[in-house]
Amino acid sequence: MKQRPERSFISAQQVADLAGVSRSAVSRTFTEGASVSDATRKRVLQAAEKLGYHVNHLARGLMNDRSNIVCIVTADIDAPYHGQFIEALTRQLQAVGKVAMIVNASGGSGIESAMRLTLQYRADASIVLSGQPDRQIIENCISNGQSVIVVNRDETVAGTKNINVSNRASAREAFHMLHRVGCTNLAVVTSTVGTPSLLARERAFVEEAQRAGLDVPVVRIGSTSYESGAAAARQLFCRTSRPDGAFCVTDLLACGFMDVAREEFDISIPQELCVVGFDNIMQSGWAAYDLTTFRQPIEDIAAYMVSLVDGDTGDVGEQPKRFLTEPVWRKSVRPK
Amino acid sequence: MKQRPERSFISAQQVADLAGVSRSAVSRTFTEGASVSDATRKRVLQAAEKLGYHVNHLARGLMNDRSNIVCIVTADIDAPYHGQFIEALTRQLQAVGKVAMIVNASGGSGIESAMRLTLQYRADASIVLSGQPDRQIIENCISNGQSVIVVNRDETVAGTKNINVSNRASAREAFHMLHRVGCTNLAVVTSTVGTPSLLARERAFVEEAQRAGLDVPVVRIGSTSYESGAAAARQLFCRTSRPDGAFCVTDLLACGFMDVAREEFDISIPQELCVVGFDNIMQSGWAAYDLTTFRQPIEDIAAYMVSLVDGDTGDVGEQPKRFLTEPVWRKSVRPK
DNA sequence: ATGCAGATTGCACTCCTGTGCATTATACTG
DNA sequence: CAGTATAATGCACAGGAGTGCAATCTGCAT
Repeated sequence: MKQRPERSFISAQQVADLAGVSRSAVSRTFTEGASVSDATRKRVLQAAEKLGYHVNHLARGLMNDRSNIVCIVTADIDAPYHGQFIEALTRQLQAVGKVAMIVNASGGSGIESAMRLTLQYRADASIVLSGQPDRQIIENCISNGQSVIVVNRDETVAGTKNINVSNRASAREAFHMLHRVGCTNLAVVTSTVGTPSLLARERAFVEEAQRAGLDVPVVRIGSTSYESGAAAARQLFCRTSRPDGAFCVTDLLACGFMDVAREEFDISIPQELCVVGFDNIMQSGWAAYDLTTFRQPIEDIAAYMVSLVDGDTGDVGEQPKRFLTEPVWRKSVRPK
Repeated sequence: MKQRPERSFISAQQVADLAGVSRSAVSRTFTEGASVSDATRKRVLQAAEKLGYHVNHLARGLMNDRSNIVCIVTADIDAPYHGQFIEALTRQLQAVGKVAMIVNASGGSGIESAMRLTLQYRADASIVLSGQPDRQIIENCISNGQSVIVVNRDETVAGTKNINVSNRASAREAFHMLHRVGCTNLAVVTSTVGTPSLLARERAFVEEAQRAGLDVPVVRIGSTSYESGAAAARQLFCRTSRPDGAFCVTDLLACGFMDVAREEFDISIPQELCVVGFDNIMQSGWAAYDLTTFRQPIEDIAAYMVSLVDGDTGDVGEQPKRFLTEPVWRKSVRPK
């Protein structure tokens, strides 16, 4: 059992000693806008380079009550949509000198302990991508001075920054995409996890269909995954009246749905079946799917989130900020 | 511009005051195996609960030179393979009381500044999933007491923990999978980024083919992406002699390759073309691809990495630890 | 009631950095 | 050269938590 060498990291004191200056001088050298002469700065930098010194951000955060850590709380990190989101967030956070801590809310005790981690590491902000954190925990985070940023939650705790995408409008448009090209036997494919955004998409679609005099069955199966989409297809196409148009509330569902429709029921898309998805994940652009869907402006959303991290209230007060999704026309819906 | 409330986080002192004990008592209450009477522990916990106190892990890390932060350095976070890896790592790290910091090596100054971040946040370990960090930076990390864990790097700095998968053996097996079913006109699809693991797969396949008297062209295009695989297919199938078997060094490449072969050249898989991939990403199991490939034991690798984080030298000394990939038989290779 | 071992508790120091304040060095003006 | 404004420097403290050491308390046997 080897002992870890004690005090392994270089401290500012050691740099100061080597450079023959006070520790304050070292500190000021690495602090933006502090007063140091060029001569000493140079000697400090030289000594730091030689020893391999790096400012201890943990201690720095201790001082100014600002850790520059942002926690991203999420489940299903390996889902394409989340992956893209995390990529954009980490990249943009780093660009403004912050760093992302990923808190996996899937494992074990779930979101509750996830939010606890957020507090323990004194994150400046928590970005909750999935899961429904307890109201009380959120309040706890906010009262501790954290910015809490959530996506598409209905019930908002005072102080939470909420972000919406145009779920309802897009879902309505999805209906018209299908209706316009003559689909009359429609269906909605969704999961049993009642995320507000998924619910909104489902309901808006159904309502718009009813307004046009169409009754739309909703298939709710499992989690928001490829397999759920596949299972939904098996269920729908075993019925006597097969749908000729489907709105999958998520591209991932759509992939599973399309695959089973084609492979197991020999249905051709878009001739016999038109499909519309949501999110525009990478796979939707792949030739095997070529899925007509709605693009979420992930880069923009991430940019806005980053701007909220510093505790600005945002240009909209308590109102959730709205982002517009835009339709991406591909080949899973036949031309008119 | 609203001021952030000062001293927003609750400190142990405040809990101590409320509970009417010394700060030491609070500290001991939250420290494993410290001596506190049940009476005071209870009062402390009660006060902590009331105030919403959480131990400051940053300050704790300052004391015992152990932040419990592990940095995962990676590019292409949104690529399926990386996503799965990050999911497993974050989950398993959290299970042992550590936390993952994602350092995006794609953006801007790249891996160099990524590794700097690792040091600035005093991470206990750095796990480098992609990119080729400079030798000197790695040395810097190690001399600072970090565990540096890399995947499939040839040139190893003393002290680095290296992890290998059985690239060569699997690539050889890939050849025989194709050869056995009668493919004679083979090709290798890879990218221009000369990652050691990708190179190993490519070379082992080519060598094994030569041993059987076959000459195999290698197509090297762009990054390791869907688009590169697609481009490779366009290049290969425009030639006069079309391949009837292909080894894509990555499943993602294989997806693009298969899609273009089918959609643009009307080639049926596996009748006219057999394809073998590597990684076993989620999409390989999707019906549209049903790709025969090699599964990387991600959970096992992640578990081993987590065990290395604490600075144990591992059961193998400087030798890289080897993990075996296992073939996943699906339908992209025809039966014999 | 006394003695003693063991369990609790609090003091004070440590970790590393940022910063207000007082002090000293430098530059500039007349 | 004197006088003053300004820059540079160092001291000392703060911030939140862990821990060795000494002091106190508890319980038990005598």
